[in-house]
Amino acid sequence: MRPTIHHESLTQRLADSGMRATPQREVVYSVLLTKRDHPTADEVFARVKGELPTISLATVYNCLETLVQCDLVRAVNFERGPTRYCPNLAPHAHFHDVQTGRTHDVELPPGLLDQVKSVLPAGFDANSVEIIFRGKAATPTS
Amino acid sequence: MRPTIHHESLTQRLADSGMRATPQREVVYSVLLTKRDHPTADEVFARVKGELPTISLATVYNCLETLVQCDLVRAVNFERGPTRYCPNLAPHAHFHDVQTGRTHDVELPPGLLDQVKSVLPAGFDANSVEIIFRGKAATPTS
DNA sequence: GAGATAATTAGAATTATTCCAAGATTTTAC
DNA sequence: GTAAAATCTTGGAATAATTCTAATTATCTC
Ligand SMILES: [Mn+2]
Ligand SMILES: [Mn+2]
Ligand SMILES: [Zn+2]
Ligand SMILES: [Zn+2]
Repeated sequence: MRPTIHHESLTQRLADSGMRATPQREVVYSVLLTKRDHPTADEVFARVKGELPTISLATVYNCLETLVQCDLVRAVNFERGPTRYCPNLAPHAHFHDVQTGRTHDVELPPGLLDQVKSVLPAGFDANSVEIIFRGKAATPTS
Repeated sequence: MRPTIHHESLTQRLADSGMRATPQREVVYSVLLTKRDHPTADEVFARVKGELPTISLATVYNCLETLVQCDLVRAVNFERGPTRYCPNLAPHAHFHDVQTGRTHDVELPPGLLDQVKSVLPAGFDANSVEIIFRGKAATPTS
């Protein structure tokens, strides 16, 4: 089942930015919410085609861009790899597993980002802080 | 004057990795040390041509890659922009000024990176932490 | 100095993304 | 309700940064 819960908030956010809710935007967003593994645009494209077989890759890029601008999704970059997309709106860092290529969310204790920001010298006004870890993650005992 | 001081350490580092010191590698490195504004490969190319007019862009990419592998230079990425190169070996963060496009080094108090690493859950073993600020930097009173 | 090894080079290829212009859909105005 | 306006989607072309390839040049070993 598609999470209809989010339909309302998506429509609202889009409207706030003067944009329309479309089936393409809804399915792209729903795909991100359903499997939160930080997919690339290509991966989103493949997943969305399950529901909308005629969608184009250009539209997937457009939808992702729109969702990012509405602050419903974060774009995440590792080196020069393809951009990945994350619907987790809580402040968090990313752990890039160099063995598997997988990306993990790392919850941050409240205040940590401010603490990090506090190392900035006078005159530097940051409106975002990004923290990226790179290393090996133990395979969860399954 | 080219900083000859570093010639020795460059040659040594290259030798440690089984590579040779070449005029191209030396000038690329010297260009990075001389103006530490986090130039892109294209910008390095333009600067190096002053001393080695016949160098190719491919060689600049090769040299930069080599310097990064020898741990003499860090590659820095902001979103999907072109990779920038930084010869500052001290642990530091980067501040990306969205107005000017300029990149500033932010020195980090000792222990901060470890403190940030300590938020990682068990099983996550990070061998690098990257911190990127984005915002506006006050123009230094000149 | 000959042969082996490593590095540089020009240009082609690659990859992710953006641009474009045309057509489809939705909204607004009457 | 329809026509015009605005917004979206689409396929394909274009772009930008980087990597690859194969040939040449330079360096090192003997
Ligand atoms: Mn990316
Ligand atoms: Mn980059
Ligand atoms: Zn995330
Ligand atoms: Zn730096």
